[in-house]
Amino acid sequence: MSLRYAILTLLATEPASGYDIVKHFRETLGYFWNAKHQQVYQELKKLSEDGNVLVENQGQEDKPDKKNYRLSAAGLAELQQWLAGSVPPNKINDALLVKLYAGQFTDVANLKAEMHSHRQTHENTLQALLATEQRYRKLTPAEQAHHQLPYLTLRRGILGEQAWLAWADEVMQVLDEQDARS
Amino acid sequence: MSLRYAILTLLATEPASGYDIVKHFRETLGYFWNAKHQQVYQELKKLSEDGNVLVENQGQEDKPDKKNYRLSAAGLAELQQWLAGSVPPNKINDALLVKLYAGQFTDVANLKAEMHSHRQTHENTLQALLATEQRYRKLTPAEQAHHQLPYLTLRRGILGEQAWLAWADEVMQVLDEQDARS
DNA sequence: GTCGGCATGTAAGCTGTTACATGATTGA
DNA sequence: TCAATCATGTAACAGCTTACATGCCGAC
Repeated sequence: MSLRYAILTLLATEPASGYDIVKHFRETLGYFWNAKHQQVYQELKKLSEDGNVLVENQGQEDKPDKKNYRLSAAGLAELQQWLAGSVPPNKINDALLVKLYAGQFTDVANLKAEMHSHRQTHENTLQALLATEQRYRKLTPAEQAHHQLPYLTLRRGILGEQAWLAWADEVMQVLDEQDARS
Repeated sequence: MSLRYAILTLLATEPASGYDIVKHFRETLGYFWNAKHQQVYQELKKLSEDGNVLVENQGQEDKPDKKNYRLSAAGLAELQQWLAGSVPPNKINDALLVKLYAGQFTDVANLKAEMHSHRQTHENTLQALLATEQRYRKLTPAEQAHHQLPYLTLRRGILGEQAWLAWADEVMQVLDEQDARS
């Protein structure tokens, strides 16, 4: 149900098309929100029907037409109402941990390969987040102050990825030992 | 789709009822897997129809009857096949971060209260995980070796919660400053 | 006498994924 | 020529949540 509010939040900052929103999720906010385009388009349709966003068709040269969505007063009100309430703690379902937990029923080489591949992904994510942090640090104090809350969410991404990688080190060490023993 | 394999994994260690499995998720594995009883009962029904688990009705004195499920050979084979493949990296959708990101549209007191409440939850989780870790450390080396992989998943929970709390400290500091300025 | 634990389920609805569908432009 | 980017959508299905339903036992 929060996809709705994630979209309203983005539109509160600036108008955007469904495509833009998906891109945002994929490229810059992926460390805390993800959604496929099909879901975003559906949600925008609903938001539009409910009067929370306003649409404007934009013809473009050399590119497909796009629909530009922006927040309505009602939309901002709904966002603020959601913000006033509390959100439940996140539900965690981590298939990789299920796999490790069941590790005795497969071979160590398989677990190592899987950890290696996941580590690569997390390493890439961390590097991207650190690069974003560097760009933030080069802003003027006034600009930094303006983006302070989004920056805090970025910090969550960074600390989270670093913790993941530190854990992966522990795991790889244990798996290497198990490998050596056999 | 991994709920199926989370259940098979639990049943690979020892037979259990749907109720037992839900309890496991709630009490000991909640830091990496969660499911409601309705979902677990449905999945057990499917697993049973597919021949991956075997059921035995157990009448009990002073307690409701229970169905005892255990893994079949086919069930173990399916689990092992799943383990042989790779699992996709986790999708993250964190409503709390959406809220922080949109923090400029609400007041700081609200954000502080929300952070405080979430911190409490994470603090409790961490304490429970650390207690479990202490119990693990008191086992004999042989016992420790036997539970080494599940222990690694526990470490993930601990490192993850510690990172969350360290992040919360950063956030609270910023929010306090913002509060003082206003 | 009311609440929590034990123990199982059905049904409706919402959320999210996968598959299918179209079509132009640009770069390797 | 093949893939990627831009840009939007429908339809079917799988996964998960919420509501409803039952009933006994023990503790406070």
